[in-house]
Amino acid sequence: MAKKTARKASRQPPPPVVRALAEPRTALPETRPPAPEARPPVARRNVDKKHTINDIARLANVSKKTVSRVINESPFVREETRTRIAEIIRSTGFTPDPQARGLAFRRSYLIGLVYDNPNAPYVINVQEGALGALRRVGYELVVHPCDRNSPEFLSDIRQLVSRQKLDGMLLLPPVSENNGLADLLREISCPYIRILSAALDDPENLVQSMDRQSAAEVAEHLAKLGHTRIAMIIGPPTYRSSQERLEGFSNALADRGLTLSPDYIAEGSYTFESGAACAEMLLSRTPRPTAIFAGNDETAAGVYRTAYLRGLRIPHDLTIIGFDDSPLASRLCPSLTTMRQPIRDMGRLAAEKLIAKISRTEGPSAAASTVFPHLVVRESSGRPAS
Amino acid sequence: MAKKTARKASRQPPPPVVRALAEPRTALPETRPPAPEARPPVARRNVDKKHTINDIARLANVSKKTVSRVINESPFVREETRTRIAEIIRSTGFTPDPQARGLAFRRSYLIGLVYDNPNAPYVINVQEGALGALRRVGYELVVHPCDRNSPEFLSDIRQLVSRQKLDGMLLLPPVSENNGLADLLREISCPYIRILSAALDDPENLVQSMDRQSAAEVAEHLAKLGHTRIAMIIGPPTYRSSQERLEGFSNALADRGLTLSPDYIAEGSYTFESGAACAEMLLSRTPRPTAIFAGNDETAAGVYRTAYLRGLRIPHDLTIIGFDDSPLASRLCPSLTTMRQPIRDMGRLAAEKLIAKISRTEGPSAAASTVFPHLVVRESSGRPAS
DNA sequence: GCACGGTCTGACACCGGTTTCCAGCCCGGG
DNA sequence: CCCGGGCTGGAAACCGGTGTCAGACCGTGC
Repeated sequence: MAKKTARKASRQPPPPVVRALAEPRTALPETRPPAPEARPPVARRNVDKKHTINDIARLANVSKKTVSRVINESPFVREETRTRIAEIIRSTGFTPDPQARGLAFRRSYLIGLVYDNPNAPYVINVQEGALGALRRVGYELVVHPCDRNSPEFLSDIRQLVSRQKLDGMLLLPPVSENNGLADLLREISCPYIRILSAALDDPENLVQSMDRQSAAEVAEHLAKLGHTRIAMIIGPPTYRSSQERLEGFSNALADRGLTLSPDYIAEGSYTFESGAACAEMLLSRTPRPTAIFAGNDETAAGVYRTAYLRGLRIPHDLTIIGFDDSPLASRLCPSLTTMRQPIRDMGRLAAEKLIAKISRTEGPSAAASTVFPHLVVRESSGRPAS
Repeated sequence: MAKKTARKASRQPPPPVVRALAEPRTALPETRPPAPEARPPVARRNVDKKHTINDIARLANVSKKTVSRVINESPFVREETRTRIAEIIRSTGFTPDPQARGLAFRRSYLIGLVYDNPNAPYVINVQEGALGALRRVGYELVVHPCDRNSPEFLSDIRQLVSRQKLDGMLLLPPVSENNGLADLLREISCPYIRILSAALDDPENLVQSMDRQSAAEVAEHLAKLGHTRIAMIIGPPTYRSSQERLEGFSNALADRGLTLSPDYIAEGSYTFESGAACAEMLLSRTPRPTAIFAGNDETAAGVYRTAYLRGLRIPHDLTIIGFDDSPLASRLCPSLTTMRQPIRDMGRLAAEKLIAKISRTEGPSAAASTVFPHLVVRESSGRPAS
């Protein structure tokens, strides 16, 4: 009996860890069979009798393969049989086990969402948009915040994909601009969709936001209000969106006979702090700009801060325009005029596109999907005072 | 040959959908074997030869069971064998397939994160905190935004858990207060941890924030500044956190000889709009309060808005205190004094606790874990003017 | 009545791990 | 020297689905 109990020890609840493998097991081999202690019955999880495909097959008096055919909508099942089995499946509430299914299909029904965007509302919205589309077709989303500057970044991703056998990946900006990542995913043939701010050399894997046109819309708004001394704070110059927004803005101003002087361009980093610092610089110029187009809402909030410290009134002394229409925009006082990005839609689009890529192994290389931001005019923009 | 090709059709890429089962297949059975069209080779995914436990076993000249024993740290393997196999595993970079493993163990190595909190930074932070702890032990996080008022809410959750065989669930406030949900999870024996704002009757499944003490800290701060006409905007009265914060605040004021008059208590809903509306009401009282403790930062932003519209200066005319220390707090002008919640830590704690629950099937019913917010003093609080 | 071709169906092996059960080895004791 | 028990390691079955392929079924044409 003692023997029997000892045996049981090898059947302890599955240790979740696999890492520590290499380290040479520090201690005392003599404590090996340590605990013939009567281990509690080791509650098997979910003992509650879920139906399996075998149950269904038995109930329907067919082989499990036929049930499988019905589940997978194979055309080689007689209509009558199909209906009967489908009815049984429905009435028993049977759902095939994704793990077993995945094991056989070499699929996981999991999609990875990779992001390094500090803007929480942005991430959440993409996440929820994507989830809406994914759930509908039986996929789940696993999130993966990352640091694209970490030396283990790429190997982390590689490991995540291969360990979990992810069926696809959604990449959010700014990490979506990383071509090394895209190359890696292509190499391990993991379908992916990048959410990006502009055309790249990878159109079929893209959901893009038309930043150039959006920035032009801002320019038009400012021009109409009568501003002439217009400044802009761009994001990190390596970001595609920064370039696009800058070019679109600058060109659109030029079209209206206005110029965006280099003195009036500041290089931020899409953060609150950088917005404040850049505004500090821009507002020291003489003559002072009467309007600042901030790279995003965070940056705009930084401009608010500097304006506040300097006692400038918005929009009387200074017009400010943001980009994103994050919740922050309406929280600021005065509320912020900003470009609204249909972020949730971008998530949904990206998910749908990814699913399409996964399903038809060979599709007609689709073009990039695009979404168009639009201007939400609030209180922070007005006619220039002087 | 034509026959052969037709057969192939049954081998089309696995249709991800399982829903439409019941609906009686609308159309034309005669189009049944529709496409003997030469389907492209149907690229099997990940053809790139991952190692399996069999490879390892062959390399080590042992049976796969022995490899399995090493992986699962069974004591019944000779030290020398164990080391040798571990070395081979390490050098090949082998990782056991979670799906196969899960299938055998009846586990998924997936944890669900259920939330209905509109506060994006909150969710993201919990998410990342939890993920840090989960990844380390081989779990992944699947996110599940939900609507606790939807009639399908509970059945959705039930289905999610049973379909994906989730190993555990993390519940965020406010949905974490839903006892029906907790009951359901207990019923289907799915381990869960609730992140909540105060003690409930379910201590072993709790990570709680000490809201009562926190609110007291706010009271002390205001008292020290010399405020006497102090108002409070609470959250939805059904939320535990609202009650806790109210009681803690009110009692602490009383301890200092101050009273929280019913006239100075407004019932909000933790939203920006409700904050503005409640402030409107509170600021109409005579005498006007000199300080408002808002239920959270969103609400505080609403108060800012009303103060802005009324031309009140902060903190000269009105002191405002928030709760959460969300990014918003430092973006507002003037910046908001608020209680900082260690949200990321709460996520981490919750995950660790959940893992503990999952691992030792029978643990000593642990007490709730608690975290303590602390006051971050910024610009929005000061001595009363009058 | 029979060969024939196409439509369905089921037996069987497999996906990559795990547990069960058992046999072989080694050792000390009688 | 034989026996028995404790440690190791392997063969086979299993988890819950899938692909493969042979064969049953059925209506035709001769």
